[in-house]
Amino acid sequence: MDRRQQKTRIAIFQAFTKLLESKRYSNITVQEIIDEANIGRSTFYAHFETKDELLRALCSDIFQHIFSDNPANEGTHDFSGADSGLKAKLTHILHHLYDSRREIQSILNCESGELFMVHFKEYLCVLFEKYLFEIKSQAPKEFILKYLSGSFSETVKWWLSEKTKYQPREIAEYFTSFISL
Amino acid sequence: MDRRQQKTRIAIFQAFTKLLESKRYSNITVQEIIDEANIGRSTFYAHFETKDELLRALCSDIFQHIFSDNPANEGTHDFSGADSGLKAKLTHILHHLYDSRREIQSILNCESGELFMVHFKEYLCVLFEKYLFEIKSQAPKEFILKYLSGSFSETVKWWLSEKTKYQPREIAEYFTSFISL
DNA sequence: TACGTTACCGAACATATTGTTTGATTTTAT
DNA sequence: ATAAAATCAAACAATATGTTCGGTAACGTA
Repeated sequence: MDRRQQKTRIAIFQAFTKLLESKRYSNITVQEIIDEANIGRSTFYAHFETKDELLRALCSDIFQHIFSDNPANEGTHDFSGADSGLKAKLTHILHHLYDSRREIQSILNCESGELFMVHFKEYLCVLFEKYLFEIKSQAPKEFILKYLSGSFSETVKWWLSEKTKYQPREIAEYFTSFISL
Repeated sequence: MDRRQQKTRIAIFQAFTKLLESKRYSNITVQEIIDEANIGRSTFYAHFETKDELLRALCSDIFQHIFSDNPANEGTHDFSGADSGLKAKLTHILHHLYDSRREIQSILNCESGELFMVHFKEYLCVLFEKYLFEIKSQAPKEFILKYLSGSFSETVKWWLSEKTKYQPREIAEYFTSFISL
């Protein structure tokens, strides 16, 4: 990838996240992003077709980081100990979320949060499917996945909004205690 | 309330829901709503400041119906039997949702669904708070409320998207079996 | 029925934002 | 050094928004 493209892309992301800290997503115009990023109008549209696509790209970047289970990086936050596979994995993810909380909080603050949540739940469904065997329930598989992704994403959103008064480990504890593993 | 206002308001709602059946929320313009409702431009803005406010009003109408626990109407769908208070209440709500599924499905189909869900979860939090004593958990109250509203709203959304292959009673069963009442 | 009030109409308007195009200019990769 | 490609600035059409206005029709009330 061309250096210029990288620089532009990063400039746009930074401008966008900076604006998100002080304005609602829907009130941010493409023009403002352009001005803040200090790039030409046509350059923006060469990178992203719409503001929505920009948001989607930003979310994707975040999630690829959070859900990446690169074994080399696993050690950083892994306090799995004697926990079940799911519980350890969730703790790991919560730590990643904690690290990116500033950025995520500003996204979650307004309508953009909904798109974030949609993506989040999608990734969670994929994740939970791998650990379905740990779940004891008569309900249809899809029901269980929606149930888990819905409850986890929603509690995480609350957790981050609370200035993270709780530790990642605590949240994982509360969550898994609900589903009798 | 003036008869004309009622008629206009209903006309707008009908036009809006009709449009939602064939178009995404964000692609619907105020002009289209005006044309479909067959009213003047200024009339629309006399009723709603924005398209978003219209959506909010529509959702409010729906929820006031679904969550109304007018004792006189309780009988219609109440198969409570020996169930816990919460389970009976949820079953009741699921029946109401089932009755309005057409309208709700078209709202849930696109971005408008997110606003619907936000409202839905708010109502659910208020509801669950009344039944907290039935929940056994060490987690903070707010955690529990977010957990329950998140999982219930998300499973309901899935349920309605599945052309409601399951009965309200079944969904309530699956849901309450998760939280050991 | 007559009255004053209110809602509606519809057309025009200013405004803002979007997304595209152009051709010149700079930077990059090799 | 050179060809490719990314950026820039400026202008552009197209679209949607929200407001204003005087005139008309419907309403509630006495």
